[in-house]
Amino acid sequence: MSEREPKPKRPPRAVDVAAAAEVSIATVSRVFNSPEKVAPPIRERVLAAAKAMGWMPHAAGSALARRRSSIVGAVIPTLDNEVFAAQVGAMQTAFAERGITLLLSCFNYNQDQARSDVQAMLARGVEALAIVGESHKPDLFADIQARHIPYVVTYSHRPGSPHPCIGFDNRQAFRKIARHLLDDGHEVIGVIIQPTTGNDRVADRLDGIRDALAERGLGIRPQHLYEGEWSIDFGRQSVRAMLETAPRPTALICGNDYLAIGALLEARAMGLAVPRDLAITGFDDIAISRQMDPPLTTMHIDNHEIGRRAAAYLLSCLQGESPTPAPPLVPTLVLRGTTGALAPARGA
Amino acid sequence: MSEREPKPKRPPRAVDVAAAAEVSIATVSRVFNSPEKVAPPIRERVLAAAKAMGWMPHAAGSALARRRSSIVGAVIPTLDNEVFAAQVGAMQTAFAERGITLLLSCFNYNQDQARSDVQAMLARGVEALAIVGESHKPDLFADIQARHIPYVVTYSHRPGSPHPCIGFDNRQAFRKIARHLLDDGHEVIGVIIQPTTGNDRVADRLDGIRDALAERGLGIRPQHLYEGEWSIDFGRQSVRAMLETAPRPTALICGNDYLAIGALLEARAMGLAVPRDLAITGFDDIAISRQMDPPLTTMHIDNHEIGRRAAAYLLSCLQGESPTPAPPLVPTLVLRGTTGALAPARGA
DNA sequence: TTGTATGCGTTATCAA
DNA sequence: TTGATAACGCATACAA
Repeated sequence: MSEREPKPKRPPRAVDVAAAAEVSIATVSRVFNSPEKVAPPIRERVLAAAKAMGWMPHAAGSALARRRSSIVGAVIPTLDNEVFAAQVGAMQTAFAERGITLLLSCFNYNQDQARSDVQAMLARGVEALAIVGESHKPDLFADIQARHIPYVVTYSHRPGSPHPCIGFDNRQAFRKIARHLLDDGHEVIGVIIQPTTGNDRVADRLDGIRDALAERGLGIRPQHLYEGEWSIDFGRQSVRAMLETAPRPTALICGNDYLAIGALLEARAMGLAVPRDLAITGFDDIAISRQMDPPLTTMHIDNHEIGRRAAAYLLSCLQGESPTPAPPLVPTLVLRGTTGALAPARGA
Repeated sequence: MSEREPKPKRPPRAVDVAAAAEVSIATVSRVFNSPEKVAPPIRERVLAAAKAMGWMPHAAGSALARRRSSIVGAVIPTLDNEVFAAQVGAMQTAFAERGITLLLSCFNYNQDQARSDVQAMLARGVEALAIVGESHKPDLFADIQARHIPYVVTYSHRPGSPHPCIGFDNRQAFRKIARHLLDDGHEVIGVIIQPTTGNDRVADRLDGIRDALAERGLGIRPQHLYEGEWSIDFGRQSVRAMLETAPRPTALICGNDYLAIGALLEARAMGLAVPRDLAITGFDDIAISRQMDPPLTTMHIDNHEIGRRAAAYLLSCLQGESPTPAPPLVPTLVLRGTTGALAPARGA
């Protein structure tokens, strides 16, 4: 068979470009990695040859020789929650600006899945890892640390955490929400929240609520605590069931905006006036929340900022620096229409 | 210096595992790639050694030798739209089941960005590519085809497209919406839609509306066409401005649900009864749409299904098959509360 | 069934 | 400033 087919099926390699430009393969490599080290005329020749044959450095070979993959991984629960989608989007953008590509994995709130996702990413040679939350199997973090690659936990920032975190203090945030409601005069407060098992962020939120209530000698009555999937529907069901209990709560703290929106919609459908008959709070401030009627009182989290900060932190680590992870973000309470001072007790 | 440090900083390689298990490196490789070809006792020994030192095949080396990266790329406009987030999430899951990892890139509706995203992915050696829409720079597809890797265009399915598509016919879908409104008795129909320039999907949608109107000898009046970013706010502004024109539209077709939700909220805020004073339609059927008051009439697209199908198609190609891309999906018109037959003309 | 040896495409070291 | 060449970590044809 002929040595040189006119149409080589296989993609061109650096040697081909080198031959075409009549230079050595080393020069080709230099043109793409440290162009200042090669004389301009030669540089142009190589560039032209490369463009003509559509060549670009092959990542696998490059990664092998350079011992750097230029890939980082993001491990999140799901893209179906706007909150994580925003984080990932921001990270991707920030990394892309630095020539780093993002590997994505969704573990669907399954700890085993998260573990194997991380392993798969490590095998792919990710240079850094961002992972949502810190309630994972201990092996997961051990695996990461064994590889000596930088990582960050996002969307959470527990005081005293052994991990670098880019997030906020979930417990404190919910303490603040609960205190606000208490200051508004509420004493019977219901809670609709995501499953706490295996989810540190959510467990912290519930603890924060309990903290604030305890400060006033109050607690969450069992019949006022609903725990389940974060969905509008679960918010609806829960509020309907809860309002049949006695005493009826006058305020409702929801674990996120989806739950709160469900609660709000159902409460209104039941003919209740919000916030007069029932005050409602959410968490995250997703896009639709301010559009509700009345607009949802919630806590605003800047998830794009979390993504950007996580990327900046990891990027800094990759440059050999040892950045101290920034202090926690402080979510801001956005008081809108679903809360307000409780009217003085009627009757009595 | 000593040959065997107790704490080797650098991660273990196949040779290390081979030494520990007292086999050759080839056997180690076989255990992980074609386990049936190695005797069970030896297999166990190798597995144990690998687990003990936390070894797993290094992707770059593997990719180089195997000439396969086991990476595919997804190129989408943005994760901030639930529609694309769902597609990516579903693809990621489907690929993960087959040991393939997903590289993600968001081009933010910028054609140049899309082009360079694709190039970056090709350089990374992606084995396949999924990309949203087909109105990209021609070079983009040329680059992909030059690499001879399989690809699909998602979220769009133009008849006669030169590309394999997993999506639906945008033009036909909007024709159907418009016809429905016409059948309901509307004759003055407004449109709020995303920017059409550089976006085939949106341009098709507008054409579909025009088709249906033309069939009845009607058209879109210039003062009834608002084109801008897909946001709730743009929906609000547009409807407010449009309702000051004469004749006032009795129905509004929106390019997606975000725009429609904005229109609905603003119309109600202005004291209009929906659908009596103004009928409104959306597109995509995002999660919140059915929760609106009244619930939004829209077209349902199963974006998880699009993601799954795209993954299945690419997976099939990677196995050497030549699947015919499935026929277009057919979006279903979901009639909810924001449309209804127009009351017979008052007065006259 | 297992081992040996070569190739994969690039980068980096060193010498010219 | 440029070129020759040895890694980089793994998979696979081929030999045993």
